[in-house]
Parts: sequence; C-alpha cells; structure tokens
Amino acid sequence: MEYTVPMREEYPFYLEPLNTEQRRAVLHTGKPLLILAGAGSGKTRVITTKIAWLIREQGMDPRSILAVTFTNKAAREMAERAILIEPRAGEAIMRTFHSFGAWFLRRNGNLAGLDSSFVIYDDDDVVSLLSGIMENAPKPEVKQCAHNISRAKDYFLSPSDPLLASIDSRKKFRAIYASYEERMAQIGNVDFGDLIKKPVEILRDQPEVARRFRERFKVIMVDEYQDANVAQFHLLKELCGPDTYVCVVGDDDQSIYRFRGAEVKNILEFPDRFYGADIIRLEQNYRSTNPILKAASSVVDYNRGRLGKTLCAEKGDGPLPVLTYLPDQDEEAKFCAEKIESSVKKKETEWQDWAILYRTNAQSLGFETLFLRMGIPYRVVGSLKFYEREEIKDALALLSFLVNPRDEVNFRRMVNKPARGVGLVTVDKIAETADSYGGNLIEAGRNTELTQKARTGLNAFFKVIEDARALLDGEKDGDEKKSPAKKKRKGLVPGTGLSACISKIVKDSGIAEYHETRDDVTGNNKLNNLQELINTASNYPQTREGLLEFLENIELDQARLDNASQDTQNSVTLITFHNTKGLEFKRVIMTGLEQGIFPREDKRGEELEEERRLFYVGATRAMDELYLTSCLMRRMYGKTMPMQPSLFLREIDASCLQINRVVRGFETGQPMARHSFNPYNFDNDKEKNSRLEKSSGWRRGQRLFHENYGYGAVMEVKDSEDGPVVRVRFDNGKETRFLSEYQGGAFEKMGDDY
DNA sequence: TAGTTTTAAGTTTTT
DNA sequence: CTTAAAACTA
Repeated sequence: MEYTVPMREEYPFYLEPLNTEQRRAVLHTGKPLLILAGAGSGKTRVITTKIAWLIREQGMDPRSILAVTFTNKAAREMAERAILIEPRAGEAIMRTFHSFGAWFLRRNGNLAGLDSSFVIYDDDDVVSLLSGIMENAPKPEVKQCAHNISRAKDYFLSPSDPLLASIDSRKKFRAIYASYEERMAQIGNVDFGDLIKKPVEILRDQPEVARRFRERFKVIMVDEYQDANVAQFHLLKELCGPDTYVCVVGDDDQSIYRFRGAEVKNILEFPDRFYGADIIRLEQNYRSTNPILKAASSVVDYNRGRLGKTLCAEKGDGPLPVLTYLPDQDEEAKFCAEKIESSVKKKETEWQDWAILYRTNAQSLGFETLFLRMGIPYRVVGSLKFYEREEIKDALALLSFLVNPRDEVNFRRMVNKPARGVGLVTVDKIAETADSYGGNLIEAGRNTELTQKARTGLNAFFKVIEDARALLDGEKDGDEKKSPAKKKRKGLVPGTGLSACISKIVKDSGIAEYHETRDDVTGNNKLNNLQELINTASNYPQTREGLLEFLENIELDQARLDNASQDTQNSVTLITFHNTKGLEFKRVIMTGLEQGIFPREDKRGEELEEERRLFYVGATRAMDELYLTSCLMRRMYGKTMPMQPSLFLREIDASCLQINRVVRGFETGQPMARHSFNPYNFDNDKEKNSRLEKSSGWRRGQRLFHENYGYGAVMEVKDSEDGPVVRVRFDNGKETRFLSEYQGGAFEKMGDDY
C-alpha cells in the first residue's frame, strides 16, 4: 500500500490527533504494557492506532496480532476503525475471549476429546442437562448449581479442585459438577466456561500446540481488561511466550461484571503478573463536560481499593446534571418523554442523541408503552433476547441436534414437539440404549424396541433430520417440489444458502405449523420471528460448516439478531446500565435512582462498590447533558411501594448537581437546596390519607422502634375490616404490618430526622 | 398423555 | 402485573 499523504513533523499523520500520553501508548514496545484508560479517554483510538502502527511502521504481519475484547460489538468496531487507518488490519484476529475460545477449540478441541462439530450450550441448556443429573431437585436449586458450575469455570476450578468449596460449600456440589462434566463430555458439546477453560488445559497439556500459538501471535492486546476473569487471565498467560508483546487496556472504576467472575485483581496485579510492565495513564477525557465528570467521579470516590485517577475534561464547563424527584414511574416515563420530545421539536437534538438508562430490563416496559403511544421512536438494547424465544430455541435445537446426534438435551426438547406420540418413557428408553451406541441417539432410536405409535413418530422425526442433513451434505433432492399442496398456508419463504435448509427443517418438522396455530390464539408473531431467523442465515453457505458457524455466531452474539429485528436508525435508546459500556450519547437520563432499585437493597461492601462503579459507567456515557430521576413511589409485583432516594444521590458532590421536584407532572421550577427536599413529605396526598393517619395515629414516613426488630419507618397506612393497618419496613429490610388499634403499643414513635 | 386451568412465585446485571 | 410451574381434566 502506497501512502501519498505527506508526513508532517516526525510522526506518521495518523498519530497527529493523539495527545502525548496516547502517542506514548501507541509507540510503546518491548515490555508488557498496562494502559489505565479513564472513561472517554480515547482508548479504542489508541488500540486501533497501535494495531495500524505495528503493521505500517514495525512491519508486523497482521495475522500475528491478536486483539481480544468482551463484546462482539466492540470487536467489530475495533476492526472497522483499525481498517480505516490500515486496510491490512482486517487480517488481524479481533475477537471476543469466547469467540477466540470457540475458534481455538474447533481446531484443537480433538486434543481434549472434543469433536469439531460441537455446539455451545447456553444457560438454559445447561439447566436442562443438570436437571437430568439432579433428579427431582427443585428448579431453583438446579439453577443455583448451574450458576455455581459456571462460576467455578470462571475461576478455572475443576471438580477435583480443593478450592471448589469457596464457590459452593455443599459436599455434594463436587459430585454434581463431576457428573455434569462427564455428561457434557458424552454429549460432546461445551458451555460458555469451557470456551475459556478447555483451551487453557490444552495449551498446558500440549506444549506443541502452545509453541505454535506463541509463535504465531507476536502481539496480544486485551480491551476492557478489568472485566477479565481468572480463567481468561490464565488463557492470556498461556498464549504469551517470552517474546510476546502484551498490552492490556482497562479502567478499574468500570469493572462491573464481578457477579460473572470478573476479577479487578487482574488489573490491579498486572504489573506483578507480567514482570517489568510499564503503566501509562490516559486521564484526558474527551467525551463529557466537567460537571458530568465531577458528579460521576464524586460517587466512585467513595469506593476503597481503587487505583485512583484524576480525569480532566477537555470540553470544559457545561450545564449541571439535573436531578428530578417524581411521584411515580408513570410520571417518570412522562417526564422523560416530554423532555426528549420538546428538545427534539426545538431542533435542539435528534432522537438518537438520547438514552434512557435503567438498572433492570423490566423497567423498560413503562417507557416502551408510553413512547409507543406518543409516537416517539425508540430501540431497546438487549432485553428480551431474540434467541431466548421459544420458537427460536426450538429451531436452533433442531439444528443443533442435526449437527450432533449425541445432543440429548436438544433431542429431548424437540423429539415430541409437535406431539408425535413419543413420550417421556420412550425417550428415557432411547437415552439408556444410547450408551451402547457411543451416545448416538439416532442409532439408539433405530435399535430400540418401541410401541407402534412411538416407532411411527420417532421415524417421522428422524426423517426430518435426515432430509435436512442430505441437503447440507450436498445431495440436491427435489423434495421441495414434492409436497407443494401441503404448504398452502401463508408459509415461510425459503431464501438462499443456509436459509433454505433451515426453512425446510422448520417446516417439515411441523415447528412452523405448531407456532403458527399458536399465533392465531395468542396473537404473537412467532412465525415472523422464525422467518427472521431464516433470513439471517442466508449469508452462510449451505454446508455443515456453515451451519456450525451460524449456530456459534448466534450463541456468542445475540445482539446481532436483536438489532436486525429493530429499526435502529434515528431513535431514543432504552438500555440497562450494564449494556451502556463503551457507548456514548449527547444526553443521558439515568432513571430509577432509588434505594432497592439502584443500588439493589441487598448490596453491601464489595458489591455496593460494584453498583457505584455501574453508576459511574452510566453517568460518564453523557457527553453534554445528564439527567437523573428518582421516584417517591414505585409499582412492583403489582403493588405500589414507597421508595427512598438512592444512596448515590447523596454522594454526588453538591456543587455539581441541580435538584428539582416534580409533583403530579408539573415542575415547581424552583431549584431546591440540597437537603430541603423530604421525599416523605406527603402534604399533597389525598384527604383520605390524612384522615387515616389521624385515626390510626400513624403517618407515612414516621420513624419508629420495636423491641425485637429495631428501627424502621412507616411505609403505608391502610384501611381494613379490623381498622387501620400500618405497614412498616425496618432498617434491616424486613417488613411487617400491624393493626394500630390493637398492636400499636409495641411500636415506639421516634422523632423524624430525614 | 396432551392440553388446559389454576396457583405460586418473582426481577439484577451477560459472554 | 407477568410468567413459570404444578395440578387437573378430557
């Protein structure tokens, strides 16, 4: 590639826009490097520039560069941006940890007894498999176990590891984990944890393989290193030879996946684990205004055990973040909608400049219904996962079984759906026989004595699988035309490539029809979803490898399908705090800032610190303006509960926050002094309440003390057949009710100091 | 056994 | 209030 752009000064032109520290990071070589990159400090620019620089200036073969991220979106973005500077960067391996693991195992899995046509089990599949092992155990326990196994793998713990007790102290856990591993090996599939753990094991046991990989990858870069778990750390270690150049980028303040095994220690201890490492700090923030940055930092400052940094806002001053107290979540949604709409109408912003952040996916519902009614375009990022829907899982289960006839979980799911007269008894019988056929359920099914009904149904099922297989293996049969009369219903459009195969199996298996008739009843559009799935497959070749790739991409990258089904153009973004990492918006509204919601009630110590970091991540997404909302009441599980403002609101530096109060949808317009607002001042409540409060002698917000339970506050006073009932929540989180007339004596009123 | 009705339970966050 | 699991009926 010839470059005609003249080089100015001493650096290549593409280094021009970088600041001193960024440039140092790009030009650094020779030792391990830890880049501590604060929010909005341009770390993606540094990584992509570094990749390009290595290729262009250092003569590095792009194929010897490995760049690892945590989300597929980040990987794609990295590739796109690197290619803009240097087209050959497209040949570098840029993947998520998990997709790298899958890539590795497809090639080297046989060394660990893994067939290359393995399928990746998601959490639901894992639970199905486990419930077969833990017979008649209650579902929640099975789920807990699945979770713990997953955690164990994150920490690189095998069933025999003495440290396993630190994950799950129950004696039987070790045995459950062991037989889970055994069953999984029989089936020949892997779970998410295996995608990291197994490659490490192979690299350790097979020096030859390790040597090959160390020879190939001269440079390894890891993005979002603060989210790496222990197993991922080991993988990185194993891939690094003495001459490998390692560069990790991260921000300890943005570590928000501890619950999933992420270890902040990885980043804190990097200099110890990679001897002689250099550290470069990127503290210049290019995204947000000063007040936004200061508000965010002042909260995360309450955390202990952080590396600490001082972010400096390049943008300088701007409007203060605005906190608004609202009566309830309906008003909250309305407040957001009106704020956004008026700004867009004034041509001040566009829809896409706005993001609404919430802690749990369930909170999106209120915004969605209102936005739909008001005609505000929106997109929901990553909530109801497309691939988790029943009809999609059904289709994928069939396809998975098609590639791996040992897949008992998916066999059980689909063999009798729709009903073919193959019941539980039959399936158990086949599963038992399967042991003598190397786990192959098709062989086993053929050779098992069955009732006539079961035999007919089973053969029909196998016929579907086989026809689809024939299609994959290249036998072009004319089956498509054989039964045109049968598919006269509006039906599915086959499409090209792999789509044809999927379309065929979805139709022939009766899954399409099954969900179509159910659509008629429920009014869902499951058939459309299936069509969507079929469409996305059209870019894959109609081969066994194509199918494997398709399944893998879906398992590891659900977001792609999600986005395909939504209009992502110019619309407001509804998103969880977790999902915002790596994104930025001109204007951000952080909603539901109430104790119990954010932070969640049960969070303390290290977990509370993680919630704080999550707050920090959310706030630093905002470029120009930041809004915060907190509700006095919230409907949960169909009941309305009084809420308290989030702890984090108190932690925000007073000098960078403006507080407003909104009552019944109308702004008072008066900025309030920091502590003058008492969310438990219900002087606007209806007469009914004051009457109740008078007759009961209790009012909402009243502090009280009980001998046995300690301190608490009145949440609600209600009428009942036996007179006024007072509902109390104690400071330890427990709740109780009492009848003011009879039981009131046990509760001592305290002075109210809010 | 299949499909329906009733009852209970429950909301983090995700590769 | 919504969804999943258990219980029940045909």
